[in-house]
Amino acid sequence: MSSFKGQMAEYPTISIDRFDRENLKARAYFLSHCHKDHMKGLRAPTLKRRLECSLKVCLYCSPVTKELLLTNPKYRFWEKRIVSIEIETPTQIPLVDEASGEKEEVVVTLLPAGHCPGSVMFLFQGNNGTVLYTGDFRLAKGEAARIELLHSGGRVKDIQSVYLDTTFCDPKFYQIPSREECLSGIVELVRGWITRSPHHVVWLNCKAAYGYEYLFTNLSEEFGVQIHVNKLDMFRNMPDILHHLTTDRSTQIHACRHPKAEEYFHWNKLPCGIISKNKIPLHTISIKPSTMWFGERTRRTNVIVRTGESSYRACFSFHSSYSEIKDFLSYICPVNIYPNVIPIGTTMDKVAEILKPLCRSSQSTEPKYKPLGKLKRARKTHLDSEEEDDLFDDPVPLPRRHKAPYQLTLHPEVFVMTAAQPQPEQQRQSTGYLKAEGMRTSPWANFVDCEESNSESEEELQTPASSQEDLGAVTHQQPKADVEVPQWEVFFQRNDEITDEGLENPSSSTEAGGSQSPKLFSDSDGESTHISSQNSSQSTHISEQGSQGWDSQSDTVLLSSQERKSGDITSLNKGSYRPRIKEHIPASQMEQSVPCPKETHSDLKHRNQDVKIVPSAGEPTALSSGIHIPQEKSSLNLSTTADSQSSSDFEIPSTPEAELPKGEHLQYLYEKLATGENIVIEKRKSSLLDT
DNA sequence: GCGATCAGGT
DNA sequence: CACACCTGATCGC
Repeated sequence: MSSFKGQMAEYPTISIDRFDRENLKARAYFLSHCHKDHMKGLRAPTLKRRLECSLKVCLYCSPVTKELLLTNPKYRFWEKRIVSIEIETPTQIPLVDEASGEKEEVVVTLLPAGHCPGSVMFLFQGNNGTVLYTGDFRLAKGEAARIELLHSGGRVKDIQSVYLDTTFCDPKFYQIPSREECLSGIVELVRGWITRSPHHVVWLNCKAAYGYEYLFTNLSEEFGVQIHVNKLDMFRNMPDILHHLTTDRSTQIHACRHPKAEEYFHWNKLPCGIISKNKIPLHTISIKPSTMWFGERTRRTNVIVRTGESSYRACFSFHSSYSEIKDFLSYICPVNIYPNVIPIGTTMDKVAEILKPLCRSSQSTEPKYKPLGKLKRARKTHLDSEEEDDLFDDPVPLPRRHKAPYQLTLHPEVFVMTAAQPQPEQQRQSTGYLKAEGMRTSPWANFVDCEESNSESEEELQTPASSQEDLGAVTHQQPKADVEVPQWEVFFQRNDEITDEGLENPSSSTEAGGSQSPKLFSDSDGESTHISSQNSSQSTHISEQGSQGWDSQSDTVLLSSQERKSGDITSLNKGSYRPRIKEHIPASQMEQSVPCPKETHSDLKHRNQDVKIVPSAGEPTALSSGIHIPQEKSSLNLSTTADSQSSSDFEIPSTPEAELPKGEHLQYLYEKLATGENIVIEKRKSSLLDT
């Protein structure tokens, strides 16, 4: 849940995702996505009144968010004041004080956030520096490197502050299986059930919120069956989603809801009320997407857990895991990080401790926003170049880690990823956040090495860090003993232990009752079991997990999609995705892009990138004319100060000679990249520099 | 009657 | 187990 108050230190005249209190005075509003906890005050009478008195104040969001928002009658009054901004299109926004006439401008760029349909991060560039508000996001490792507009001149932009989704910024969520893994686990579970007979149906026990659409679309695509939902009119203009949904209850996959759904389910009734088809009773299983639940597990990660005779939990996350957050931050390397979410049970200080090591160290360019001022880097030797090395060591931060993500661009599968349609960018949005990361290694396999390196550093921590963050901003200051200490052994087990398939004892744990659940097989140590669903061609791996208070009588089973055939990835990418990256960054450029942006030249100069200009506020008419970005043609070049490297920033032709790693080398890279380890560096140097 | 807040639920 | 809601009770306007 967002705890963000709405304003950023650098640009206090704009409000994001909060519309109450201080935010009532904002010169412009931004909405990152359509979840209620980011819409506080958005329909309050006070704001409505202000809107009526103002000629210029507008709400900016993605086209999909606009669509979803306006589908709700409660927000209709915004209609003439919502300006949708195309994804990845730098757009100039006028910030006018209507009383004084004072005017400022800021350029905003919407970057896909991968959280739910329409969700975006906002990158702001203006006189007070470049800042990134992530909203809620889920980006896989390495994805930041593929976001063109986070770059400039072949390297990551100089970002002053990041306002970060810290929902799972906790080592207990160190690793969350990728979207693809979670999805394929669900796909196989569903397949094993609905192929039994037309009367076998699945109920996806989803919460009332946007974000499950990619699950629906992929299941629908996979089985050629539409998903039953209560409502779908909000998707009327998003065919890529709409076509996979139905309000016809006679389908085998349901995601409908009802206040008494759980009770219904107990009586074998679906939330939509049906219990049979053609007089024949239905056999139903429920699958409940969960994240926190898995975060609480004490054993290694798994994708599907059986919690009852006919009930399953499926790992599913809208938010980046701890390691994904770390990867993201270490790539963009901001000076300041402000957490947007302080989960209960934790405190600002705790989150701050975790984030601190991920801030850029160094001389700040904006002391004003750096509560801690300059920091000395007293480097502990024991921290040496393990995990966080480059984050601490270099006086001039030179996060060589950054190379790792770039390296990803050499990964063959990256090319496969995301291709969205240019057109209905609603779809692009809605499905575009599903991207294949391309890592084939099983999550745990990647960490074997690490077990050693981290073994000792279990709990220590808490260097008496000066806790003084003004706004909760965290600035890098001292080599924080990483609070991050993941408990490796808890999350990962040795490869062999897990992948081995041969030793299951077919102890049929068949369940009684009319519902035939997949058969279970426990393996010897009782720690790990295998499940094989009748029709599933693919052997799915499972492991047992302590039943922590779940249906005691039921088997607790975990499935983890062990192998994802490349086909899986492909299927994920059905739909229309837009290539996230058109060309690769030549090795030569990678070289220079590697170093953490020094505060040399600011990004204030927007190079030659096109910047759209939003008609200076005050033309609501134009805005409401149906053209979202009326100023369309007027794409101007802000960069009067454009420097040389400009326009071609992202049009660098691919480097054919940038050879793709193969064989063992590739395997090596997979493992290292997947862990975010820096080992890659050396490799990279040798392999890339010599090109 | 509405909104804000809180408790309780999934 | 606060992921993102929903319902219902209470209180103030």
